[in-house]
Amino acid sequence: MEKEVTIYDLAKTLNISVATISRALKDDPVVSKKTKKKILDLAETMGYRSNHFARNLRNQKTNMIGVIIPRVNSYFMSTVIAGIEKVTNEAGYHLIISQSSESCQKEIESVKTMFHNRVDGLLVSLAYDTQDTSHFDLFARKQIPFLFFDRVSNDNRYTNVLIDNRRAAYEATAYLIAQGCKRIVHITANSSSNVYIDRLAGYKQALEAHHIPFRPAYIIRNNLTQEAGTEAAQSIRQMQTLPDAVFVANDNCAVGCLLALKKEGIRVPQDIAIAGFNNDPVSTVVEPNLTTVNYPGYEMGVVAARNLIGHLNGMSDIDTTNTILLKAELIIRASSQKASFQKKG
Amino acid sequence: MEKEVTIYDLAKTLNISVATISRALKDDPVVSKKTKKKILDLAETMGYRSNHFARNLRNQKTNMIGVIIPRVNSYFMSTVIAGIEKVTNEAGYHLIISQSSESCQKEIESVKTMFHNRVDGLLVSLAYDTQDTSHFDLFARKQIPFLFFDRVSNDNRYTNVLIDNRRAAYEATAYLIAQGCKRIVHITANSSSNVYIDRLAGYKQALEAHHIPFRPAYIIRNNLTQEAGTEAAQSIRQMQTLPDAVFVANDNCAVGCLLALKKEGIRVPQDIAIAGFNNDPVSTVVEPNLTTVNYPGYEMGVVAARNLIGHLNGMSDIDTTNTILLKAELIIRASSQKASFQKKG
DNA sequence: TTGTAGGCGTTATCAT
DNA sequence: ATGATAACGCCTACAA
Repeated sequence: MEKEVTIYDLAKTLNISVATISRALKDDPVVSKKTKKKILDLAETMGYRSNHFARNLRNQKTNMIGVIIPRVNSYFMSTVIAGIEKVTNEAGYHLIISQSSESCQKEIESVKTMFHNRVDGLLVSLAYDTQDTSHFDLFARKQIPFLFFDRVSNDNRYTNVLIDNRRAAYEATAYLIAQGCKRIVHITANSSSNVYIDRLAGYKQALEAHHIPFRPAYIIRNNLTQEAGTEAAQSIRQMQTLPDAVFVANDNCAVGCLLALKKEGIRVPQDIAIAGFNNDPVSTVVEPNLTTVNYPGYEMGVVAARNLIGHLNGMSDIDTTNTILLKAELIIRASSQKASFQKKG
Repeated sequence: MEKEVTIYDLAKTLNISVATISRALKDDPVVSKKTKKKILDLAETMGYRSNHFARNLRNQKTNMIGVIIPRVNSYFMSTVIAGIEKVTNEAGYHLIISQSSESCQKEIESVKTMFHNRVDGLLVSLAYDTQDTSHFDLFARKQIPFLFFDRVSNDNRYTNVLIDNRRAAYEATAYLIAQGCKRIVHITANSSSNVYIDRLAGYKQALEAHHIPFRPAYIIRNNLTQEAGTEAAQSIRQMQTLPDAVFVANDNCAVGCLLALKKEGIRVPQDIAIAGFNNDPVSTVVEPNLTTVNYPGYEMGVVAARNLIGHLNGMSDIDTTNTILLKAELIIRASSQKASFQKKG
C-alpha cells in the first residue's frame, strides 16, 4: 500500500501552511481563489484524500447514520432504504446498514456495534420478536437521536414513523364487509409487533362496527410468506363453512393464498374475496389483481431520515414529535369486488 | 451530549498510566490479573467505550466496504446486498451503500466519496450508461481492492463476478426454439452494459445455431419495467406476422408483456411462448408461471464480498482471479411450454 | 489572507 | 509489570 498523502505533504510541496490547506479543502471562503485552486489541483494530482478518522476524532462526529432492520431483501424494506439513502446522502451522511434477521439477539448486537462505531443517529425497524427495547437505552442515555419506523417501539418516550395500521386495516375490512362478506378470515404474523397487533385491532373494530361477531377461529397466524399463504388456503378450505373473505397482513402471503384457493377451484372474488397489505408489485401481477393497502415505503424512509437529520442539525427537538403518521390508502382492485364484477386497476 | 469517558479518565481515577489501561482493555497478558480486573470493572461502571476513530487513526484501517449500485430497490439488488451484508458483517466490516441511480455522473461522485471515506474496498455494479470506468483509477492507483458484479467493467484488468449471460440467454432461446418457435422477439435494455449485450449475443447465437435468420425488427429496446413490457406487447401485436415467442431480458418486463398479451386475447404459451430472466418472485405469481433464468443474487453478493475480503486479508491476489462465473440455470415453467401443454412449477 | 500550535483518544516504542 | 511519550491526520482558536 502506497503511503497516504496528507495535508502536510501538500503543505510542504506548495510551501504553504497546513491550516490554509485544510481551509482550502473545506472550501473556506477566507482562502484566496488562486491559492485554493493551486491546492485543489495538487490534491487531485497527488491523489490526496482526507482522513475520516482524524477528522472525526477532532469533530466528534461521524457523519454516519445507522440503520437496523429485520431484512433488506423485501420490496418494502428496499424501498424504504432507497428513501433513506436519498435524504442522508444529500445531507452528507452515510449509512451503515445492519440486518437483525428478525432476531432480537442480533438486534442487540447491532445496537452495540452501532454505538461503538459512534453513529450520529439511528433508524430502526424492530425484529419480529423484540418486545423490550431497553437495549436502546445506550443511545438514550447519551442523547444520541434515534427513531423507529414501521415496526416501532411502544415505549412512548421515543419517536415513531409509521402508518395508521389500525385504521388501514379497518378500511380494508370494512370494504370487504361492504361487499357483502360476513365470514372474514384474517391472516397475520405470530408477532408482538405493533404492525400486526394494530392491523388485527382494525379488523376486529370493523367487525364490531358492523355487528359481526369476532371468531378466534378465523385468525390464522403464520410467517406471512407466500408459501405460508399456500398453506393457509388449505386451512381455509377445510373450515366447516367456507369463509367469504380473507384479509391478509401482507401481499406476499395474500398472493400465495389467492393462487392456492384458485387452484382448488374456489373463485376469487365470487366465492372468497381477498385483500392484502403493502401494495407490493406482485399485487398487480396476480389475477385477479389484489386489493391492498398502499404502504408508502419510500416516503417513510424519506420522512424518517429527514426527521433524524433535523434532530442532528438541532432543527427540531427529538422529544417534541412523538409519532408521525403517514397516509396509507386502500387500493381497490378486482380481488375483492364481490358486489359488482367490474374490474379495475 | 454527555462527555465521553476516555482511557485518561480511567487512568486518573485509578492512578495508573494510560498505557496500562490501553493494554488491559486489549487483554494484553503482560498486565497483572489484579490490575486488569480493576480496570475492566471501572470501565464498565464509568460507561467507557473505545473510540474507533482514534484507534483507526493509528491503525490505518476503516473496516468499511463501499457498495455502489444503480438502485437498491429491486428484488435482485436487495438480495445481493443481503448476501454482501452477511459476509462483511461476519468479517467485522461495515457497509456504506450508495446509489448511482443509473447515472454515470452520480456514480463518479460516489466513487470519489467512497475514496475520501477511505473504504477498505469497493463492490460495484455499474450504471446503465457507464461505458468508461476510468473513474476507478483512483482506487487502482492506490491499490485499494475493488471488484464489479453483475454489471461489470470490460476493462480486463479488473475482477468481475457475474453469470454467463450469453450462455443463459442461449439456453433460454434454444429452449424456445425446441418448443417449435421460429419468430422470436427479444426485449432488452437500451444499454451498453455487458448484461444486455451478452444476453442479446446468446439470443443471436441460438438462432444461428438453429439456422434461424436474425431479424433486427424482432429486437425491442426499452427500460425493462413492467409498464415497458405492456407497451412492448402492443408493438408485438402490431407486427405483420405475429411472433411465436418472446425472450425478455428481465422478469418484470416479461410479466408486463405477458399480461398485456393475454388481455389482447393472445394465448400464452399456445400463441406466444414467453421467457424472462432473473427468477424474480413475480415469475411464480403470473399465470402462466414464467420460464426464466435463475439469477443467484444472494450467492453473488456472498461471493463478491468474500472475494474482496480475501484480498483485504491478503489471502488472495486481486490480480490473479479475473472473472468469477456463477451458475445460472434455466427454470422451465408453463409460459414457454408450447410443445406439450403439461404444466410445471 | 495565512501561519502556529495544541489537542482529539489510541497504541507502540522505549524506558524504568 | 508499568509508565512516559511520540505519533496517527485533521481542525481551529489565536496570532500575525
